[in-house]
Amino acid sequence: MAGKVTIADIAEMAGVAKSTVSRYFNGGYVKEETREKIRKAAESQGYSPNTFARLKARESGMIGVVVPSLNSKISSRVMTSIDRYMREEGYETLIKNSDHQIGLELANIRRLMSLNMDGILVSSISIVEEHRKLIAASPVPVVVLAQECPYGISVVDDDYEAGYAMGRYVGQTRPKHPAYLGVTEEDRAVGIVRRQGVLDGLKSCGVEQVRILTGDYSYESGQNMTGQLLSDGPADAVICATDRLAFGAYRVLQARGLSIPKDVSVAAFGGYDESELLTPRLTTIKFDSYAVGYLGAETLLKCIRGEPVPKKQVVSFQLIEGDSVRR
Amino acid sequence: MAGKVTIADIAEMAGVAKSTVSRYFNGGYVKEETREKIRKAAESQGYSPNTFARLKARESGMIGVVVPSLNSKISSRVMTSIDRYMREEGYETLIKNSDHQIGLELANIRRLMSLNMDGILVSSISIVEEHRKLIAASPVPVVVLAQECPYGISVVDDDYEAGYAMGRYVGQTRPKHPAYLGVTEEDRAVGIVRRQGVLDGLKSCGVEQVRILTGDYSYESGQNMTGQLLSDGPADAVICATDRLAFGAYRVLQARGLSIPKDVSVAAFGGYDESELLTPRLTTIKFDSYAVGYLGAETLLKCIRGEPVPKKQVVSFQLIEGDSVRR
DNA sequence: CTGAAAGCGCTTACAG
DNA sequence: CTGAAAGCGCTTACAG
Repeated sequence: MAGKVTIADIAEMAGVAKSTVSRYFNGGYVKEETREKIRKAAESQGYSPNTFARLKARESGMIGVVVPSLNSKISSRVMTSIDRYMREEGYETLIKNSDHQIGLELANIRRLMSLNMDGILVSSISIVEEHRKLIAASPVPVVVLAQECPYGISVVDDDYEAGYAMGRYVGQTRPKHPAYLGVTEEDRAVGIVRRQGVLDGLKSCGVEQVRILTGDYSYESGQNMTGQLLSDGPADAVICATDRLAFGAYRVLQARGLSIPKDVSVAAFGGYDESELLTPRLTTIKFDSYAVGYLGAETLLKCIRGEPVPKKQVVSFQLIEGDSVRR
Repeated sequence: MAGKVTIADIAEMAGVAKSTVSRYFNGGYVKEETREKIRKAAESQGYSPNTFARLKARESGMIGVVVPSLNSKISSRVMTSIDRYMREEGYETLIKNSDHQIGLELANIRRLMSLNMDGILVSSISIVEEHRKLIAASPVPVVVLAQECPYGISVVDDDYEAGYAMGRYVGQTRPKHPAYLGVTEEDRAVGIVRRQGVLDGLKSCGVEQVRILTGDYSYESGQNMTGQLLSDGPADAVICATDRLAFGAYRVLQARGLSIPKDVSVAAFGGYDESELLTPRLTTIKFDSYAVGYLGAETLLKCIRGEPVPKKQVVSFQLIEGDSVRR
């Protein structure tokens, strides 16, 4: 820890004007000699310009990213992909976590705006009216990920079709006692759209009676819902809204001596690497989260440059066939 | 997107002075009536103060966090734990990723300093001379996580003892052809200290000939090293520097029809939730990464408040016995 | 309880 | 190639 050093201190030490020091740090014309004096002064003081004071600076070169969680596989992929893309394009990325709380998501967007980002990417928990105000009032472009946003630009997974595909896949095995382990409707994409896809897919195979449980996104929640399910009655097929929930289901089913898939089929959504290591390998829908991040980043940069972009982009998915669904 | 609205605009709209608006946003005295006028004006413009311009503001209420990766289990845990702790204490958290590049780590620290954070937490890839300069020149406290830092305050895992414990555990099974799948020495904690613990632990059981391979932290790297290992000669025990590497090893061993642990024992470090779902369950050291984050956060806050803190704190670990090591 | 004024650390035309 | 001066959007004593 050291006291704050300002541009004035460096200018004085180097015997030049503040404006010259400013130019030095911003790539303006400075004679080699002068440049060297400034470099020395700055180095000796460990000086680096206070970004906060660059009020007039046109662009910060920084992009803000808001994510719903710091420890989900999907968020990890989205963040990583955005971060890399931005770095290649010469932008820095700053991340803020909403911890699955819509209030924090909104606060994070506001904060990032006030931090003078050049653009903001929001992997959203749930789109609410307040988003419209924020986006409308934003001095910089905002691109929404994961949830459809009627007020703005969004990049989303194809939750309905993915759900439908999985619904059909499992439906074709004619389960007698199918169940769906889902999440709250607040998350429209997963809680409503994906679930509806699954139900419609099952229905298309004549499977209409489906028990539906709801929890959060955790491993524990997967275990709890599965325990609940089994104590409520028989089950021979469990479709989980995410792989993590399926991990919890595996744990409980296997602990009870039930065989997957002989006694109970299990399927999920996520396509985590770990899923293929399970025994039996998990049948899962792999969303292309890297593409979501990549496309979101690319789209945001286009907005910043004033280029035209689509209002909504839908990213595809892939059904990965494991051995966890009875055939 | 909208044009930038400033405090002057709001002041004019509300018919008050800028200073009054400033007070409104900073919890100073403002009459209820005036307060209401300002609220309306601000709301109608979607105004929020530009944090960047608060040059004099004593504290930003923000903590910067630098992590080596956005998609490792350990980083996820550390970030989550810091983020939650800070929120409870009334601080916001801003995250930057170094993507395993030491140059980026340093740049991130600098950036966070220039962004006027109240303190910085660095989960470090590798401590270099440049860190000393940065920490010495920093106007705010810096706490280092994951790597020991001779120049500053750090919170670390007990890599040596954990390595030793695992070395002994595997050593007691008297492997004939043990191997260690590790990472580069640049990462001192994992690449050197942990490995040395393992080797010493094995040695204490009389196991001295150990093949050592080195790669990066990815699943693919785990697969590659295992492939390499098998083509170089026989192996009957593989200790992996991380669980993810072990996942790669599982994949290759099982694909070749080798039985774990009958043909080859596998052990690792990480204690990921998924590890207990593998067949056989992975024997692994669980580091308390949540504690690392928590303690780091607590320590940083103490530094900010000027309270005394230990120079170095070591967090404990736990050996989780699975079924992947031959007994 | 509120306003006028100076100041925060930096940037940006504008001269020279 | 460099300096003096005004200005960025906000905060902070200081009056009143």
